[in-house]
Amino acid sequence: MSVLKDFNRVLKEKGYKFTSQRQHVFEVVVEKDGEHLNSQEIYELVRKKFPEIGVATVYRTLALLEEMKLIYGVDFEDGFRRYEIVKNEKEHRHHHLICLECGLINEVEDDLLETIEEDILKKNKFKVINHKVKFYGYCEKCMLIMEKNDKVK
Amino acid sequence: MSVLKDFNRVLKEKGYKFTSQRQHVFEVVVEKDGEHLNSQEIYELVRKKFPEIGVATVYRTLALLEEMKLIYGVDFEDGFRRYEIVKNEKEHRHHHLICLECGLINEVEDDLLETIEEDILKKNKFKVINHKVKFYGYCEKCMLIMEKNDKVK
DNA sequence: CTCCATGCAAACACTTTGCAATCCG
DNA sequence: CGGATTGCAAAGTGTTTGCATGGAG
Repeated sequence: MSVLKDFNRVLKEKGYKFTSQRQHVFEVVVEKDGEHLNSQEIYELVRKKFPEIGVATVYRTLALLEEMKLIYGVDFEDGFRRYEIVKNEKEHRHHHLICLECGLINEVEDDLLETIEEDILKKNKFKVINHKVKFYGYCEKCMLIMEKNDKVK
Repeated sequence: MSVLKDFNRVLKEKGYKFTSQRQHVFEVVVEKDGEHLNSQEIYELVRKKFPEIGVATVYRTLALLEEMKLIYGVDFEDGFRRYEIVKNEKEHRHHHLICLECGLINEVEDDLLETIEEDILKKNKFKVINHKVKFYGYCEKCMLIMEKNDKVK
């Protein structure tokens, strides 16, 4: 698994130590990629494999991984910090679709924003480095349910 | 001030009572629009005019105002919930430019996202109702400072 | 053997809640 | 008057920190 090698390499590069705790935390985030786990969920999952681990270590490790640019945090305004793996610069910049009905979070490819970013540079003199885009609305399933309910009424 | 009348009207419509506390909280948010105040900052400002107010009331009022769609919350991932007034559907949907260097937050008009939202409906069968877009980068001032520093080095 | 990393519990910061007193309508 | 609203303090929540112990290099 090349991701794990990367992890080990970056760890050494930065002079950090390799520990089972760090490995387990990282592995859980890798395994559950796309599920947008929050710190508590990650803690619970790691605990299954490594029961001695403490919450503090999980928080510290997640901060470390984020600093190492191996993962990054997303905020869906539900009170939790959630994490995703950084795969590459292109993948990093995807959008999130958040269903207002069931809370489902999906990802979509990022595109078409380049023109907007060029406009911003020209009009606002602001150099965009990254962006976070969230679309709120209704997923297919919930839309169908809502249509059905409308008919009944 | 028509905004305040609106406030009073919506309050009555929903069967809520008019109180000085609510008025003061609302006034502060209106007066400081564009400053993206968080709950604590709002609490401090209201306290200057109305020292007896409690934190709980401020939180409860902000939640009420949000429910009444007079204000809405934004999250800049700094650990605080921040508030803006809702002026109208169009103004509501603006983007935020967040400077990675100095933390300055600016607003830009929202445009060009319609096409992306249409694409999302077609490709992902997801009906977009609202969106939140944040651009991270460098503001003019910080860009200039950074350029200068580069030259010195 | 030397620090860095960990586990634990206590501390934090922001927010919510329970409840008696208060005040709008 | 009666129920909604408030202030206060206590309780919650997610996260961070201090410190002695433990383990990687």
